[in-house]
Amino acid sequence: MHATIGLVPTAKKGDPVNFPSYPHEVLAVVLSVRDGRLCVLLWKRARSPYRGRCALPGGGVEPTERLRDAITGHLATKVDVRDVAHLEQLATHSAIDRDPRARVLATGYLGLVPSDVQPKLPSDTQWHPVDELPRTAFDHHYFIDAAVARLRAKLSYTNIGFALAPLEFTIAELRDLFGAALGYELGATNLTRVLTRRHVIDPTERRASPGQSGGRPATVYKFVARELTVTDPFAVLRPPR
Amino acid sequence: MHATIGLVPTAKKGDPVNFPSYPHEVLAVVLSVRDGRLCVLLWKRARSPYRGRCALPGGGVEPTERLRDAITGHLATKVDVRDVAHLEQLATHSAIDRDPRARVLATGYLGLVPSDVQPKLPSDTQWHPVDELPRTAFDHHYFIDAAVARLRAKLSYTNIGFALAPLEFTIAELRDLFGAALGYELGATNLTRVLTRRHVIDPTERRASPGQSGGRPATVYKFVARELTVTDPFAVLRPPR
DNA sequence: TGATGTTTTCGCTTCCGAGGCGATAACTAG
DNA sequence: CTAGTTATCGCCTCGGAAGCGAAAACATCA
Repeated sequence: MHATIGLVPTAKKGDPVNFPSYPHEVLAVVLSVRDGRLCVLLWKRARSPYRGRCALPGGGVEPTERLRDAITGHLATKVDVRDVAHLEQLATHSAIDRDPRARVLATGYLGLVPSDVQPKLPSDTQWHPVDELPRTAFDHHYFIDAAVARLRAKLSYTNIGFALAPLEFTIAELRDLFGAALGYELGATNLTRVLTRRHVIDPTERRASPGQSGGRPATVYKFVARELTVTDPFAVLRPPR
Repeated sequence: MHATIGLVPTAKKGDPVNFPSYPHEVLAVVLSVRDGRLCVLLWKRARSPYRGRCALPGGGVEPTERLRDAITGHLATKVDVRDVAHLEQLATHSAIDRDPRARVLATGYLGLVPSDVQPKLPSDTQWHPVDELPRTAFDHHYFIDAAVARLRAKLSYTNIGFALAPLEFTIAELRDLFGAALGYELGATNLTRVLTRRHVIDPTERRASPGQSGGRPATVYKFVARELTVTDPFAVLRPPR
């Protein structure tokens, strides 16, 4: 069932070399807004178990790899790694029978792809809207739920939106993006003020060309930073200023 | 160095039974307020590597255990498990050389002990204030930093304080508790209103007996729930009501 | 019994960010 | 030049957080 290292005579009890070993896999919940909907990247299993069900991309961990390197490598077989603008660890699941073939520990990651990049996908891989998920294999839906919740929470107190948006965008585009990611519409006026006051986004000199029906051209904005930063040290019980 | 299962002829490539295996350990950052200071439970290593340095309690994972069960079991050798009022997973670290003896993956947990329970500690184990930490073994300080940050963040948007406080307490006691955990003083008046408006704490009928120098007897409060609940769905970009 | 000191608790106020609405700006198409 | 469309800004309200001082509720001591 599970692998165990043979006892080395010189090794002492409590030494990690005596700990039981387990196959470890990494899984990625890659999220992106496609056609105005928040989607997750899934591939269809061709073999048992869970044949025909959709699963998260991922795989094993090589001896020379850290978990983050491992998931980056596995993702490369599904999408161009440079398309992934943000990657963070979610949690590690360890249910005994989460994989019927063996006891496998699984560490999940959240990956985000900007809405303007169009990764070339293998034929077995597709974007699936998170509000119309097919039945998934194994315990993968837990990872997906956690990823969506994490993204939605962080949208309101970090600059994580940079990883969903193009390099440059208008407020209208950003509002649609946030609306899709959050799952509800939000007013345009407030979004600008909140994000600019916090120095999450900045206006540029450029103006967008008006749409087909005319109208005032919109200011083009950009995110100030493209690494994750926390903008607000939380709501209450703040330290004194 | 690391363990690998022998290839089973019938196993197919990509099957988890072919994934490399690694020893896996669980570690607990047990936090509690002792003498008005936020402390972490550490034990002093008697053997190399990192002999004499302080380390987090933890150990290997048995084949029949989930990670949570494993850390619960290991904690039992240090403190009474029933003293731990809250336990949640932090993150999994995977640096190749985080343990010089072998490649070990480590999953950290945050544990909280109420300030009024006095666990019997083994002779090698002690509470250490987090603002006066000794040098720790391995990468354990990363886990400690993450645990303290997690606790401090959740104090302001969840009811996680229930796991630090006695079953019943006065506002003054709670203020000292929160102050120690957060690392800065806070006014007494606001704490009450915020936590009662959110139905995190409730007043009881009982009154505390005044101290030696007299004074109005304080109302005794209690936490409404003793499981983790999120009280505020974050600061901004809230869904419409 | 009354005066004094101590601690808690409540009401009042200020402050600031979130959020909404309408007016105005800035363009296109005819 | 006019009508239509979209973006942006100013002004307002709302609600939670936080601070201060007065009042309440006890103790101790003369």
